[in-house]
Amino acid sequence: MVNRKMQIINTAMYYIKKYGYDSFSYKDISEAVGITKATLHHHFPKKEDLGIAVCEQIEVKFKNVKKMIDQKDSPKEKLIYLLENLPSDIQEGEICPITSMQSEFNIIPESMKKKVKKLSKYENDYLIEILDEGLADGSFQFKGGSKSMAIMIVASYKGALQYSRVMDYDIVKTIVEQIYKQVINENG
Amino acid sequence: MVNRKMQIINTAMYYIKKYGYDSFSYKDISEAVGITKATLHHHFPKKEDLGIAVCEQIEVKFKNVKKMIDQKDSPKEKLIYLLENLPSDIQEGEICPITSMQSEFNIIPESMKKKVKKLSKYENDYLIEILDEGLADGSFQFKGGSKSMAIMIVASYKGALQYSRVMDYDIVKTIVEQIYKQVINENG
DNA sequence: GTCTATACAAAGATAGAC
DNA sequence: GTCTATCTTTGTATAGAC
Repeated sequence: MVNRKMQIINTAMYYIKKYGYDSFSYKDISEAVGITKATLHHHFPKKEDLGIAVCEQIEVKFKNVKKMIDQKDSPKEKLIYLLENLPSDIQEGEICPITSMQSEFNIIPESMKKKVKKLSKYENDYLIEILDEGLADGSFQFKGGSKSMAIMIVASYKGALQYSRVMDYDIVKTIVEQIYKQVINENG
Repeated sequence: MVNRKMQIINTAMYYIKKYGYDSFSYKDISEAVGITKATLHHHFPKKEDLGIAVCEQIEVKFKNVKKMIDQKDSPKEKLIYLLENLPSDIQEGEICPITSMQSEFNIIPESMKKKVKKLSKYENDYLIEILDEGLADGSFQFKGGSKSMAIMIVASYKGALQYSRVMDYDIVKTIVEQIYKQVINENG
């Protein structure tokens, strides 16, 4: 038991990706971790506290991905790395945790709404940066502005993760390839 | 009280779009409709029955939209009509009911999963048809196949509805315009 | 079709001991 | 930090009367 708090957060993250914030219970988490509900309440008095901790963990992970990307040389490499690491640890049958909380936006507590808003803007703004960079050096080419294209990429990518749960073929792969086709300048 | 069953289904539809299947209760519905929980159980013995009825209602609505679209002459008109009526009655703060149930895919009953799968394929397949038609007559032009483009359009559109709950500007409008730019052949 | 009453389980949360 | 025990509220569901 190196870090129980982290263990709990990671378990909650898994449940949010797989079932959603409203659909997991302290019983679920406590059983998965191997402690009682009371102990769980000791670490995170209210479910809202655990929800916020998960949001903060997403932010940490995103910043780590960003750090890696900033080291890449070309916008093209950055875009590819982002699309392959946005899903960080999204497994079969799971969706992006941010998407999950967006879906539940009307039922999560106000404190979590703020976090979800912030995270949603983060990832979108960062993609705009990358797209602008690629337009500037000629490696990207697409119709519409970077702002529109960024939101289309993020929305379609997250949407694909959701669709992939119900469709039979690999939609995420299809979407990623389609994104590259829309954005990367083959003559650049 | 013309048709109580319909009234209940419509109320449940609203709750699914706004809060999700797992997050509304029979108490919510009964109070909104103005009957007791017991009466609600008389009409729909189990929550699952109500969920299935909502799915079937979505199918009816989709088929009505399809009927209208089939009367349109050009693929361009069809696409525009679809993108403006897919949201049928999705109000501020709501998301597509199919998207909502996709998000909750791991917690809805098996019978509902089947319906959600069917509905997801329906709308996607229909969009592929329209895109193919537009490619054939030259009014559409885009990179990648109709299958890839269709899933990108649907995923980005549904994703935009979700994002619009947390972003400050009108993302849906932005996405729709971006879709037209990606698909419609300006020289066609 | 609608009601009151009730059963039963699950959820979030707390008190207090070790 | 973890436990047992307990509380309160909510959610789904049923029985039986009108």
